[in-house]
Amino acid sequence: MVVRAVRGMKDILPDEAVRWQRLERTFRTLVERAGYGEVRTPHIESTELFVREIGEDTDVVGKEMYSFQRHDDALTVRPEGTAGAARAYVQNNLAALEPVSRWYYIGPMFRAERPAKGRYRQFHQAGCEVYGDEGPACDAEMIDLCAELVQAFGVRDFVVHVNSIGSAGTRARYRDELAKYFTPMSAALSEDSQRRLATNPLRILDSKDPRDREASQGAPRVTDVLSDDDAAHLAALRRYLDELGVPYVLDPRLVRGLDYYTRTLFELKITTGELGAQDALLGGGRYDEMISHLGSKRPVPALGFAMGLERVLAVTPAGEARPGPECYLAPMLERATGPALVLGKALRQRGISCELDGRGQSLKAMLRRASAMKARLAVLLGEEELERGEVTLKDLERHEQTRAPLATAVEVALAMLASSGAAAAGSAGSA
RNA sequence: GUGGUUGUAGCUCAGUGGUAGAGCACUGGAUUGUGGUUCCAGUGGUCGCGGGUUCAAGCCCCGUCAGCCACCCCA
Repeated sequence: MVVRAVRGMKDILPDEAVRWQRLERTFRTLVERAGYGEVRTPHIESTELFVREIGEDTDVVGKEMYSFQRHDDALTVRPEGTAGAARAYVQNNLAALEPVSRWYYIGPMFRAERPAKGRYRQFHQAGCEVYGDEGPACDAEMIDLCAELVQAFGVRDFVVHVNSIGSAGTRARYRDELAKYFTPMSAALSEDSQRRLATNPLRILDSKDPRDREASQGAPRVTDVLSDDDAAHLAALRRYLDELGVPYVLDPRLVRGLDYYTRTLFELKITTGELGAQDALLGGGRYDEMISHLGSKRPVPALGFAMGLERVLAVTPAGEARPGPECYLAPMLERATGPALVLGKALRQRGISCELDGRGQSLKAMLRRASAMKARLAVLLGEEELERGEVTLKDLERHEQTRAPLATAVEVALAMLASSGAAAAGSAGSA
């Protein structure tokens, strides 16, 4: 093998693609029912967009972006979907067109991290964004939607984590307080956290290092420093979640690594350990300042989440295999291939899926293949059939076959499919 | 980016420095034109790649690439 897929990126072949299609279809259905419309934004944006919105000191921007220079433009292949969607929202002046916009997207994202279980350099996210509604009901509804989504995919063992880091002023104040708290004990922290002390003290809180856990014990809690408004927002959100019956845990250590978040943060984690250290299936929160930050004349609150599709697929039952063709056309000699082609075309025009075996192999080999593909009907065209202007139609499930004139073969095939197909009609809802 | 671990047939894997293997899959036959089972046979290998040690390397050593796992971070 000379050329391989680049590290951390992989092919999704047809047998696996059916699972992706089912997942995406379910996502679209549920999310559209909740009022979201699809947005498709460019996969490449100016580097500045991500640097400004995600934050210069975050790992995503600092070391994980695929960035390149094209003539005078500094460009980046998107590492996440929120910044680009927000940019599109502002650029297209949606705030002037409608008070509230609900958007969703599905597509690939790119981060140059070291690959691991549930983590790839090209990965796929499906996410939603709401612009223009700052009320906590909106947050509660979105979190509920997230739980509904993963349940629809067949995920059972998960827990929703919720936190608030307050609006911009609160967040900065909390950050300073944490720095003040941790600085005197900096020697007792892990090496990573000593670095975090300077770049992002919030992150020390969700460190896995026992030294940091110990040191965090007496640290000030976000919930204690929230402004009255922020606290009321969180309290209302919690009340709504209770009314909706969404189980969740209030997790004061939930921080998240993107700088744009304000107030509500949430994450949905799998609890089975199937994903190793990458236990977050989906994460999101509020980013009430981004729209102004992007130059919008009027401030617009915003809220969003993104779900990792590879991760969801990794913890989701496989579902049904890719369906085989309804008809499998098996010409037994070269002279039969032309009529078989024509018959195949006629069948497809009547809506019957069919596949032609042009390999020139034995009938046995062709039937074996038809059977392996779970075709419903095999259409046999050999010497005898050709002489009489007929075909043999074989029902592979019932082990019955009949002869029919070529001219009526399509009708006979339709009738046979209709009579034998009832059992195979049900399709599973799970991805 | 750091550490660990694994790379042998399409897949899953055995292989103790001395002839490259099994099961599954695929193809053919037993069955001059019928799927499954069974039986028989066959195709398929730069042993990830590159160096080194040795009379001799899939096996030992070094490097490199890739997968996986953990850390960092995140979906």
